[in-house]
Amino acid sequence: MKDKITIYDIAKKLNITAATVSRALNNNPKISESTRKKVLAMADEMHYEQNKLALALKSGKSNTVGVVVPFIDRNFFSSIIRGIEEELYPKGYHVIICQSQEDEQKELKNFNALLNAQIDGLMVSVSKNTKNFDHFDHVLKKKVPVIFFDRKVDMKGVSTVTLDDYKAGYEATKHLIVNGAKRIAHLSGDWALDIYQRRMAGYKQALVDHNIDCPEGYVVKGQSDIGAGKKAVKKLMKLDPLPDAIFSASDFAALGAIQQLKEMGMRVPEDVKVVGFSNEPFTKFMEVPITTVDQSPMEMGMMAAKVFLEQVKNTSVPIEKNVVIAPKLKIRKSSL
Amino acid sequence: MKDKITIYDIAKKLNITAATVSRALNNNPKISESTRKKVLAMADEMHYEQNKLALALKSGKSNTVGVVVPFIDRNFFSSIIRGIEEELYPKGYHVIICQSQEDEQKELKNFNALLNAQIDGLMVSVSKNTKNFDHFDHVLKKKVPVIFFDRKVDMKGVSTVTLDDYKAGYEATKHLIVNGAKRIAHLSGDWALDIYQRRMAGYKQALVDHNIDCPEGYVVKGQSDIGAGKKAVKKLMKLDPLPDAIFSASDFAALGAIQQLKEMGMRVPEDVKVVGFSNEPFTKFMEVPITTVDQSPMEMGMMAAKVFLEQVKNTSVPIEKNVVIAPKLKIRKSSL
DNA sequence: TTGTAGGCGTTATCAT
DNA sequence: ATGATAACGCCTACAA
Repeated sequence: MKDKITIYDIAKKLNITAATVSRALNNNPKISESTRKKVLAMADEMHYEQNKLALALKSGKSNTVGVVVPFIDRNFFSSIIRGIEEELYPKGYHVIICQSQEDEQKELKNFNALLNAQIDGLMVSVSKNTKNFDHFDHVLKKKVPVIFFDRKVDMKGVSTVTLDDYKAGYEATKHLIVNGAKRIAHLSGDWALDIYQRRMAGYKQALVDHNIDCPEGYVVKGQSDIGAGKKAVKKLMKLDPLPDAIFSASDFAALGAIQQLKEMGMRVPEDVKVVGFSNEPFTKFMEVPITTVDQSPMEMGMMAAKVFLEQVKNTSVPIEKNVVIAPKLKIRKSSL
Repeated sequence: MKDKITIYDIAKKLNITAATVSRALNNNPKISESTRKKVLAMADEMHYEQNKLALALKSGKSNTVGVVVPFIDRNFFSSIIRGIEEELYPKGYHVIICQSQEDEQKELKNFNALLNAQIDGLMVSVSKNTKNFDHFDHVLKKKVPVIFFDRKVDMKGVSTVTLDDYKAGYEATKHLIVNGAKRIAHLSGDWALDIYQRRMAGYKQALVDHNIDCPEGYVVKGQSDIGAGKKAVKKLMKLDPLPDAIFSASDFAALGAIQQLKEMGMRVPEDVKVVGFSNEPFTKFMEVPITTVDQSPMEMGMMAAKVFLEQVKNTSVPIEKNVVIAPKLKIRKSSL
């Protein structure tokens, strides 16, 4: 038994030509019902399966999209990928996953490899260490649609699906104010990423709008991990006046902050209220569940996929669409 | 500016033939150094990039592997995928991700779509609802190497990378015994998956080896989620004698169990010790961190990738390799 | 060392 | 309605 059956094999058996077989298989109207049936039956019998590679070469469409994320095993990104996959799979697209590992060079190599693989579209959440953006232009020059999700780069002709981080920062901060916080500190992330800048901007505006000031030292910049959260709290707890609330731009930093507060004998939320960011699975499971901002990552992925599908449908007019997803504040005990 | 440069374009510019260009680009020895240099320079100038699709069609190798998991956004699976990707990417392979969503039909469709895409290998963690395994034979008949990770199906000619679940169950239970537990209950998972059967077998053997008996009702079968853990504890706490320890085959069920115990006024670990399974990120972050079994998912993914690479290297002799990864007990407060 | 020609599996454009 | 042929981009005998 041959393991690769082609339309030629079918044609030979039926004493017809490959072109006819192709037509029968593709429901081309210009073919008689009888031969169509014969072809279909024979294809079935011989277990014929179409070689998409040949189709792709012929048509110039690979039905494959590339997705580049910093790391695939971060809940936020894997949820986005799930959304992309579930939206695109029914349309016949495959998803190739690459990791930039927050490295500009790896991101660049990923792009080139994906271009060589003839992807029909590229979805990216930009590495935070990427300073040079030539590789993005490069992709666009090849007429491959690019869609940014979450982390974007400002460029023409590129669609984006992002969270309204400003609003998220504003709402989180406002929530703390409404619940009685008077002195709200902020743990920010890497300013190379505009998401952190916007979260902070929202935070600051909420303070202004409610006539609360932001003393020197109340904004602490750091990594988005537990250690950074601990370190930040150590700094904050030397200030005068002491903060009575913390809005952290990351759940992990929020967790570190809570651990450090506990270690220093402060209670959450009684002494210090805390709000995190991302709705990481663990936030829900703590004894004091952490209030956090849900980014609807799966929906973000689905939106990115939908924007891509529109893009390839309207190939005539290269549209640029910017979808902004509303943050959802998950109110839990840590801020009440 | 043309967006698709082929070796013909380069050849035309240089007044040579495409074959020569191809040779120059592929470091074929049968070519003069001078033309090689000219070709390389021109390829660079014209921003030539190889079309891997054409190469794949010609060579019959797509340099792509398919990975099918139940859900990509589960930490265990996304970590495995990370391992696979990081091992395979440097070797020039791409990874196409598909989700079976624990559905046999979706799994089958995934397989067919991947075969059509001409993958060079298939890595699968079988859906738990898959009863019919014809689609696996189908892949093998096409001479596409199949590698199972974590969840496997018994069949000839297929390599596997799995955890030693028996040992994991044994070690977890023994750990509880050594720490003073006398009456150890077990929360098992879906017995359609042999991993749960083996974890239970390890549990039972550990009890036997230490002369501890397992009263009626001490093994509770359920889903691997929080709700199932709660339900199980409600049942267990009606038994006489009451268990003083629980080994759960899932972290989520362990969490549910702990929540329910707390609700019923029992303390963990003072009244009931608990061990979970999977080393989910949240287990480490609880106020009472949960002892659990680490499955080294990233290493599992890397091993699967390595086995695949060996497989394609030794295409002459179809080898069947079974790698078993040792579980790592992460001892934390919940069991001490 | 280089050119010629054929083929990988499809589909599309001509004819017939 | 069907057949013949070319083309997608690349590689590789074989010939020169």
